[in-house]
Amino acid sequence: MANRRASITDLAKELKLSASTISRALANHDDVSEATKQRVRALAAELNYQPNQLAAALRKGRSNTLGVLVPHITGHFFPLVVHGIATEASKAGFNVMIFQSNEDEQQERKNIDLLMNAQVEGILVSLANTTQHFEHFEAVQKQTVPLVFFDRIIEGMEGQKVAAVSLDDYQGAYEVVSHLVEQGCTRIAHFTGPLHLNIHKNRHQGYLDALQAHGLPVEEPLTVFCSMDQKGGRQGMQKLLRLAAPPDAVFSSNDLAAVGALQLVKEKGLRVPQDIAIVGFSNEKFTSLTEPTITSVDQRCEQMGQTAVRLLLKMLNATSETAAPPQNIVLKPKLLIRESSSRKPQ
Amino acid sequence: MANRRASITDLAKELKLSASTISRALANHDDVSEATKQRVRALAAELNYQPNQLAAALRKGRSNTLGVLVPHITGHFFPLVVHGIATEASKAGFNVMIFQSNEDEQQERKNIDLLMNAQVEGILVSLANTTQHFEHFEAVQKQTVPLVFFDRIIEGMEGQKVAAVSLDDYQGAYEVVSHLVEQGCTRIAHFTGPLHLNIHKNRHQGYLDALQAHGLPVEEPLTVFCSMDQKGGRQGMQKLLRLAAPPDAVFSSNDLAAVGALQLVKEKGLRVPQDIAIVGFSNEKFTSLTEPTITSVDQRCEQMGQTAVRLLLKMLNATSETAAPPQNIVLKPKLLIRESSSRKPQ
DNA sequence: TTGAAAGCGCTAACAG
DNA sequence: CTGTTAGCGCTTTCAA
Repeated sequence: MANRRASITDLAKELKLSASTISRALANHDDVSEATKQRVRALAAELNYQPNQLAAALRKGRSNTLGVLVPHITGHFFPLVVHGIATEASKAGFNVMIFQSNEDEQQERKNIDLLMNAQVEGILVSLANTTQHFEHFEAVQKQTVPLVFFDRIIEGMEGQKVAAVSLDDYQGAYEVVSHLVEQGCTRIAHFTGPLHLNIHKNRHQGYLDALQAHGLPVEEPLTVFCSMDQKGGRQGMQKLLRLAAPPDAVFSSNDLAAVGALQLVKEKGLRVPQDIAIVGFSNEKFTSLTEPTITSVDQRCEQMGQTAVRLLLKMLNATSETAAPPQNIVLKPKLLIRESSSRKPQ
Repeated sequence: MANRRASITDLAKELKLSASTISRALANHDDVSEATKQRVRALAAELNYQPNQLAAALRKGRSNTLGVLVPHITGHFFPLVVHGIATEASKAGFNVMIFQSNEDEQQERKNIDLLMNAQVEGILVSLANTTQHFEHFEAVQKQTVPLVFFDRIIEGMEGQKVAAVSLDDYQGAYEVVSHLVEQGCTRIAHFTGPLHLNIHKNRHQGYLDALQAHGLPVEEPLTVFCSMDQKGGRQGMQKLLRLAAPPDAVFSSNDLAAVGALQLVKEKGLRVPQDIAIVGFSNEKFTSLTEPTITSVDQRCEQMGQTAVRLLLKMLNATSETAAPPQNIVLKPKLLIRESSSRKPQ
């Protein structure tokens, strides 16, 4: 037999009190006698009373829920960020509702609508890589629902500033190149994906600037556009080895292409890092399991999620007076030096 | 200036219609004239009307939301399952709310309460590994909220059957051993974690039964209890190599320990798979990036999520008459044969 | 085809 | 300290 869930009204009838008193007792208001509170709590426990958050949210105009919209929950990066988000939101007493855009702008729009319908109090978004229009986000802001972008962010949303948390890809790339120079490398190549994606663009720029800063010439053939997976890495490496003057180091914009390059180099009978040093980006699990282990850059995934939530909560608590202009937080990456780039003894 | 969100009442006033008509028009009821519908839709679009799902849910008693409770959203397995869940739920028009128990029974209880408060229509759970008591789940069932366990399931909840989706670990292990026998291995060792966890227990049993089925003796020292990470795998391997009669194959209950074993074997100058074949479990990304690549068992992560949601929806649609006894779905694992166990040419 | 009225469960004035 | 009243926004009888 289906136990209908006990409501405040049920408790009220049972105890011959009013609904408001029950509500106050459960909320532990000062103006309810301790005796009454006891009775209410006892009965609530006995009937296994569960407050209906929907009703409370409707009444209070606060859903206690945050929305998350990511391209997908697969791979290395997003699960970790989502983990960071969920953990931090929980700490603050918020529920988390999750949607995936599947890298599709249409789904992104639809999911934003769903989140708004669900009356979430704030939204954390990482853009689909196909997104070109941003009206759906402007609509969110018009409704004064705080919005924080992370990782894949809008550079300038119709001139308006938006809150965002991202990684300093430029800095990460710069450090990689500096490290390689320190290890004695002088001809450093770079694997990159399409430069219209900000991650690749910024890493590429960091690469170029670091070369110049260290007085190394920038040679166009050393920047290789390849598909950023294992196979692409192999192909990129093949191209580099065929050059008249092959490089003595490769900095790949991700780890998968780095591992592809590593494999090819080894097959050709060359040594890593002595003949060619290799560095990846993202610090995926497997970088410490290959032979040699691969130097990479940690993206602070969980910290990014945590930071994004904190920023959102800050915006949520700000009144229109205390409201500061939208913050753009840039996290520092961490270079993890492993065997694939360690030419000199520590 | 904060645009208050447009409500049905607002539309009603504007169009000099009643709220009920607006509601019906937006729901595309037959008994509203096409002309009226047009007018309503036009204004709704103009004012960027967003239905308040909270209010609708409260009124209808249906939140359109599913709850997910996992130990955590990290590692290889759970993110993929969650991805499967989120994708399938979206297809069916459900929102997904996610919580993590962090492997802690207390948090699990608390999160179940939160999900119930949020009035989710069904819950998908994978148990925390510390969970010993199940009253919190019985409470859910009493409230007739459908509950589906996945991966980490309750074997028998106070005698009651519960709906569950899991992987046939026994079968996976059995296939691994059969494959190793086929490759000519005769002394097959096994790395396992604590046997009170069903994944390890079932894999271990599959290992034992397969040995017997192939007429191989079961030797106790060949079952090694070790911490199921890289370091544990190395230690386990060390122990095995010290045996008077070391094994010619190791089946590890996970991939990380397998990679540890692999590394140690290579360091000792032994060849994989010729001297010692190695097989893992889970089909983590890195198993195809090591040298040699590691044979492993795919756990059908996304399919598990998808299946769990479908089962839940089926339960949700069942009336008390059509209700069947709780289903226990067991997915078939898939053995992926790679270099670390391929002694014979294909 | 439309409207009036009631209520989902909760909370927050306001009153006593 | 407790009760009365009203209403969050929506849907659904019932009546016109």
